[in-house]
Amino acid sequence: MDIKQNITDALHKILKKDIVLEVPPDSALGDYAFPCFNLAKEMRKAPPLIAQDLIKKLGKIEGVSQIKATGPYLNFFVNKTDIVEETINTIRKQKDKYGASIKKEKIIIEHTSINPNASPHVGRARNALIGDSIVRLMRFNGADVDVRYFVNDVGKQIAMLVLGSKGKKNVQFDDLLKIYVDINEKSENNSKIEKEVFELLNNLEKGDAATKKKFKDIVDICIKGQSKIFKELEIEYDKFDYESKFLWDKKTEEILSKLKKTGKLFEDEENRLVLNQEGYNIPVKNPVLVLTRADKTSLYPLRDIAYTIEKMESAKKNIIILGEDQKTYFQQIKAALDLLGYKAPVPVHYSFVLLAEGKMSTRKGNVVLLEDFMKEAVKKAKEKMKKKNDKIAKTIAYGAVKYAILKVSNEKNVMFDLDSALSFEGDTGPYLQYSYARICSIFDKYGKKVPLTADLSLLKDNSEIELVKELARFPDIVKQAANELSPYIIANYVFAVAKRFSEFYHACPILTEKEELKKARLILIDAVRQVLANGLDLLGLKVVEEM
RNA sequence: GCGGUCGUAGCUCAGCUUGGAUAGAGCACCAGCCUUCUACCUUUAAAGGAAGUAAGCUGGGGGUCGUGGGUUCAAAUCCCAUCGACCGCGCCA
Repeated sequence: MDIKQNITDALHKILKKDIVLEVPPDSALGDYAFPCFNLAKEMRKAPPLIAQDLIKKLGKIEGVSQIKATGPYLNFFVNKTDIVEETINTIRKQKDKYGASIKKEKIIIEHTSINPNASPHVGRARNALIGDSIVRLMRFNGADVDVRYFVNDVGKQIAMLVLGSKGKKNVQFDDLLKIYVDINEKSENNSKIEKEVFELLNNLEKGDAATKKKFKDIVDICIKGQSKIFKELEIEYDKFDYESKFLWDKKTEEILSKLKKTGKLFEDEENRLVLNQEGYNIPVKNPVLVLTRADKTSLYPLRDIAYTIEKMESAKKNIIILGEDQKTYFQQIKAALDLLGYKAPVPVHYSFVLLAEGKMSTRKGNVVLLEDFMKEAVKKAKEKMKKKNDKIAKTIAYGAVKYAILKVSNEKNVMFDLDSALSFEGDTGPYLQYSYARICSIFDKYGKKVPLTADLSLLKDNSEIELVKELARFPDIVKQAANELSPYIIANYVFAVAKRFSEFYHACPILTEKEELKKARLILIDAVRQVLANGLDLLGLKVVEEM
């Protein structure tokens, strides 16, 4: 039984038009509301009068206990027991699937794809976190997701690293950042280095075996190091795609000849192949995309187009997580793909993470490394925990970092403040994990399994009803988050659940209650535990039973 | 210069797509609370006591929703202008 649907149907029968129900700002006003403003014009009547008329016309609606006209609103009060039973039973039945709206489809999601030149900094981590959460969301909904990381292994940065680590033995992942910063500094007032870099790139593009190996060695160290960090955060990839594959690939030639046929590809005065993108409304000074160098070797956009086509051909649905700095660039790629008869992936753009000290830049070395930050977080978590346990401390610390970044909507800058991210109070990861642990603790004390049945009609305290209503929203929240590819919607919701739970926890004792009520409440908090677990998992936060 | 995103309480953020009932959270600040179901003590282990702890709760103060126009019965929400922040705009990736 779907009470909301019952109300909608009943109104539709009378009004013969699409009904949109709202939720009143205060539950004392009712559970669902129907505003009568829009009817005023055609019925030539004041909205409050319409509301009162409607009451008379509406008969009994299943699951609705009362209908009230409050000014221009028609407010519906639902039968609390119905909603409680319906919600809790659904959760108990669906368990870790509760909230999912099954949509079987194949999706390729590309995320992270940062330069493989050093340890990732906190800012770049946002890409991986958002990407991973979307992966989880889609998999939760039954999709067959293929996670890709596009490794830019043929770039200038790698050449710089190769040059910088010349003569150094046994280069480790942790050394790379320093090497990179050093060589950048040196190259700034030394044109010789610049030359050497291009020589290296040249040799690579010619396919020189020794150069290829040098590049590969460095990139391997990088990818290994980065994967290790991300794996620590439970972020994993199904496949690493290397840009170098497209360096000598015939596909790029095919693309060029296809583009030539459209008449939009031309050779500019310096012999580069350039794509005319007029008519695509791309906000650049000159609507062109340069695809090759003068010697016709490919530039990144061309290789990216080849890669994207490969992805589009192997899955109908493609998603890519890109920084806001790539917005215009992505439009250009999209336009080029359109010309070739392909659709582009759905982009998820996010804004940067800002530190109080200013913007982070790997090149300059003024970064907060993700791994350093993770260590710091673990240290702080341990200090605050009652039970000292390394594994739990890590779970809490990583959760705190993830949540602090994920709770902000994609297009907004994250103002990253170390202390408030690691604070364990209020709207934070630890608060959510604590709510879960608290429930576990109650069951621990209870000492028995979750009761199988109970009289759920005993749950009628206001805090209980509000809590249940919150739980009931989860499926809609998941749908919305999946539609908008926005993990922050989940984050905000899980916090709301934890908050409602805390309110309930203070208003309603559990273990000291009489048997029947105790059982009902145990079943309720077990459902809460399930929803918290489902929601937290979508964010990539692990739950703990004690902390 | 052109284009995009953002601008909501001292700070960090929801709400804006689909305009409506007093603009919501968190942090910080002030005042309380007690249910300890992850902190203390006692004992017949379920209650009592006590302390003042708290990843907790309640209440409070605090807002020209950047600014100025417009549309509308109604604007944080839509439109225009303007200011500010960030990002982008041919041979980097």
